[in-house]
Amino acid sequence: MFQGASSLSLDGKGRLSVPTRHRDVLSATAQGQLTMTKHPHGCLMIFPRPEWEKFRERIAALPMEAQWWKRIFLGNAMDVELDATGRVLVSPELRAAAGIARDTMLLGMGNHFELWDKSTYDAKEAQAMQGEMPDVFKDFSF
Amino acid sequence: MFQGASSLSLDGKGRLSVPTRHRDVLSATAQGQLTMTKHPHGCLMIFPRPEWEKFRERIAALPMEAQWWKRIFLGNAMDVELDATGRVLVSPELRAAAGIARDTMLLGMGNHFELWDKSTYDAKEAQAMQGEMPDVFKDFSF
DNA sequence: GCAAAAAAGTGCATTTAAGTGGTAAAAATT
DNA sequence: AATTTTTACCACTTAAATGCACTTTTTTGC
Repeated sequence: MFQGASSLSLDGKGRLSVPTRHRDVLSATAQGQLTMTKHPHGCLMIFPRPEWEKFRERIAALPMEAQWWKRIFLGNAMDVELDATGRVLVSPELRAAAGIARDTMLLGMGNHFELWDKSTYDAKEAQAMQGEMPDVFKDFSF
Repeated sequence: MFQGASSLSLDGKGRLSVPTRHRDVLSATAQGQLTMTKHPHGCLMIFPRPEWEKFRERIAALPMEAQWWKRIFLGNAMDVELDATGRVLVSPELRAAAGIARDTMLLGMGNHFELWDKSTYDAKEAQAMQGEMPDVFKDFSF
């Protein structure tokens, strides 16, 4: 179960150093093998390989009218592997897609991660916070 | 049941020393394990682990259109543990999110805490006091 | 189609920043 | 005044960012 935000910066070659607190579980469950792809909200999704496989199955099973979603998710997926020092390369295409230059935010989202350009994330989050909270939170005593 | 405000200051490395009156109940109910996350109002929420689990369940169950709330609450959640002297590290990301530098206000809010940057809290509280009381209070007699 | 050049990718070493544990001083409480 | 609690500080460890050298792949021009 991944959770938590990490402010990380890519190196000159576009590599992301995965936070150590996530490395153990990634090597245990996926032998350090990940798959990254594009997310329509403007970020990248990063899966441990087994989780990606499950996700891919579901996407592949979608009907014809979801063809564009298949292109987005499957057509942009890249397999990557943690190197000896725990880094993964984010391809130029994916970096461009998410507007990532150097400063990023990595969010643990349960069974996968989201990788955001830092300023993009801040802007979109601020915007989202303006909106109404879903009812489920209303009856949770804050 | 947590209540009461504590004016606390983080140390140079961003650690919060939890007031002793809360430590007993935290070690009893959560073995000193806490989870902190972002709150849209501009503070941090701090849960004893079991309370966080309950909260997380509800968030995880939300539909696709609440994705941003998952990002805010889940994507920013950090597990922490009281150290031998009752301190917890507040991650740089969360400190930045709540504008916390050194002086903070910790509020007991029943089943969780809120951690505020002191000046932010003072400002927002003052502002709230200026405004009208919410309708729910109108037929409330002290 | 081949060679040269450029770009992208990889691995390693170094520097810098962050996290951890402990202790001493200061403040508040009893 | 003694004790407890909080804050500040220091030494040490670990993690992340940076820089550099080298390899591989892709692109380009001839």
